Amino acid sequence: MARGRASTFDATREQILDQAARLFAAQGYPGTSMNQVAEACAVSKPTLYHYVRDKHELLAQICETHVLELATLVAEVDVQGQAQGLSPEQRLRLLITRFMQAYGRSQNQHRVLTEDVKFLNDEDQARLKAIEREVVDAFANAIVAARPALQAAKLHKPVTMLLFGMINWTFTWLKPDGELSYDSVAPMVADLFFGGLGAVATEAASAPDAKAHHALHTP
Amino acid sequence: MARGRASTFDATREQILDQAARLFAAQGYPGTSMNQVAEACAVSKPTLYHYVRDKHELLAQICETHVLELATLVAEVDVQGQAQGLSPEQRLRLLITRFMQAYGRSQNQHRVLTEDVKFLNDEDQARLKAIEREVVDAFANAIVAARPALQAAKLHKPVTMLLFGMINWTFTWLKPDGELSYDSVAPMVADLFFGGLGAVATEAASAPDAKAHHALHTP
DNA sequence: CCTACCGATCGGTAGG
DNA sequence: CCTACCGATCGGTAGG
Repeated sequence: MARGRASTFDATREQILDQAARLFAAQGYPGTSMNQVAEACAVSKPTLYHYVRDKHELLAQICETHVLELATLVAEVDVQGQAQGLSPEQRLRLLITRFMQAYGRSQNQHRVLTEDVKFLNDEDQARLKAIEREVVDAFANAIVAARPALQAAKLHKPVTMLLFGMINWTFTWLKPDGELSYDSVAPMVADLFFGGLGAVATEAASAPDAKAHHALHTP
Repeated sequence: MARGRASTFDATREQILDQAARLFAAQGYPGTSMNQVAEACAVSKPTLYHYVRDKHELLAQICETHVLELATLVAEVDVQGQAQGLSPEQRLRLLITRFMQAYGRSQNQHRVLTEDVKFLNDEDQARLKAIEREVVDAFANAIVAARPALQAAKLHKPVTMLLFGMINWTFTWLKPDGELSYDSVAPMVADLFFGGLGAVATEAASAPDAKAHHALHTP
């Protein structure tokens, strides 16, 4: 009996988090009222507060769950890459595909993570940023493994962020019910990126101090 | 005298719009109060309302000014491209450079345009979206001019959005006072993009129906 | 005495 | 240009 209730509690809580993510993604965190969240879940506000401590917990839980899912993805690809003996390029392609699929599944959560994380308190923000940094580092390492010359030219970090730009920005133009799917865009991103790395690396090789040269604002 | 007041009025109004853009970018539109805007401008709230009709007008003005600046940029590059006889690739490179420079100058405004445009009313939103679409189309046309094969493969639109992903996402990791400048990243974006287009176009040529194949979610 | 909720309202603050 | 407010709604919680 107690277990039955507990499982109902957890399932209800997950539905609430999902509705909150949808509303936060559409209206922003400060633009969404707890009344709206309660209404979307078809419960009264006191009932809503039975499942979550306060509004901040909603945001923290949504962001944490999503960022942990991304970190898990990275770990899984690591394991799979070792087990199947994938090449660095194959590993990065798998990473890109898995991330795009995750974004497709969790579009709302992803938008909340990118746009509303600033409304968390400093402690939660620091904790999640640390996990995000691990994820970004994993991509950067995969890129360096595939194209070691980039690290030598100190181009691996900006190039990593350009890759994240391509895949993260998709939430503004790829719609779950649209003509193009996340699965179809993933290989385009990978092809564009790997094709482009050659050009960037070539430029870096011919002008190894390109970054230092460009780093200062033109006077 | 009246003219003297008018010019002061306009200058004060611009400072207010700039402060508002800074606050909206940092806290979001619903998360920013008119009291905060007034305080940041060192004026009372009634004084603030002497320069702007309401909160909504602040947002609309910030977004419209910025998107019109981007549209102007496109027009200027068109003129310059014709006058100097630039190749399609040179024109697109110039477009990328000019946009990155504009983002560097107007980071707050750009963040507001991308994250808070949803809080405008339907009419303003439709008007600005139409201008945005013109800008995106100009990029798409420049890309097609440089690589006609992409249009045949119906890849020019997603590829255009991937390019926008790279340059738009920079506002999350490029800081005006950071180690890397917008000017130094612009050629990296262009090199990565043009290098990658070859790979995407090659894939498209070897499998012309790749998009149709990928367009449906895997069953 | 517990849980799971309801209708009503709390103290503060929003935009204006 | 300020103090002083309004109708409403905010996030959160009272009693039953």
